[in-house]
Amino acid sequence: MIRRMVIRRMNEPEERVVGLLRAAGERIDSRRDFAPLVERILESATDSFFSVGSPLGRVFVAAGPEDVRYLAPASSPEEFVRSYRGCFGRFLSDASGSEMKELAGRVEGALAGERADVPLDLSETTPFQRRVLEIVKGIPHGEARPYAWVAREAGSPDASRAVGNVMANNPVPLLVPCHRVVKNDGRTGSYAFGTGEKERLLEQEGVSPEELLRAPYVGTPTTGTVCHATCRNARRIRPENRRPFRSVAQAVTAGFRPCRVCRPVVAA
DNA sequence: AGGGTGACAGCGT
DNA sequence: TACGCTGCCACCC
Repeated sequence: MIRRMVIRRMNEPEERVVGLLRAAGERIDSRRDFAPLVERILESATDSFFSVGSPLGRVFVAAGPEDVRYLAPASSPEEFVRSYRGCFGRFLSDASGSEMKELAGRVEGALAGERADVPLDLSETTPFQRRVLEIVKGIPHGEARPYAWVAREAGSPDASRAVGNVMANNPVPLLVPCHRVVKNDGRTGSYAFGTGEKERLLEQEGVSPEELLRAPYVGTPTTGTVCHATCRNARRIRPENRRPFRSVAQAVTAGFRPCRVCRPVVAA
């Protein structure tokens, strides 16, 4: 209880934390009592980590007992622990081959493209970030959606750029597949690990960046709908019925209406 | 036509 | 506060 509180507030001014600890019944007479107390609390609050193979190569994963909090490539466990501490201000202990085995298995499965659901702890993110990350988590393997689409789905239709910022700080890349979020004009956009990696990841999932650029949207006269090119419905359109578009607006002008499954954004 | 560029609105942090 | 994994439009070939 106290431990949680200290962890949550460890970036706040010391006086404030001291006040809270006193209120919680801890005895702190002088400044000298404070640091060791916090240290003790933090030492006992170690999250653990393990590493697994992934499309980005070997990655490390930091997790609590039940859920994943952070995923990143690193050249060594030490480097990973350092970066975790930089982000979360918390210690990490090695958990390879221990009680994290079950969670590790699920992570490995998910990274291999299975539909395995990995519980995530996003409690240290803002509400907006959380909404965005949840939306992005739902973009299926082999599909891509624009930043503007994510923004609208998250309830902030004009926040595409802010969505980019959330992606840039995604604590769990691959698990929240931010590589599937692309620009509205079909270009792939940036990626924390380089645009090359982003395109490689997409290609591995069967999304061709070239094709996406050529026709980010596809309509079909059969149903009169326009889809994101990677929408599961769009992929079934027979070649002779496929009408490529560079924007939803063009498709709408041509008489197509947005697909109800992939819900392309009609420009305002 | 459609591809490229640059300015800037707009958002959350 | 200024900044950024964007979007849109104007303008140019």
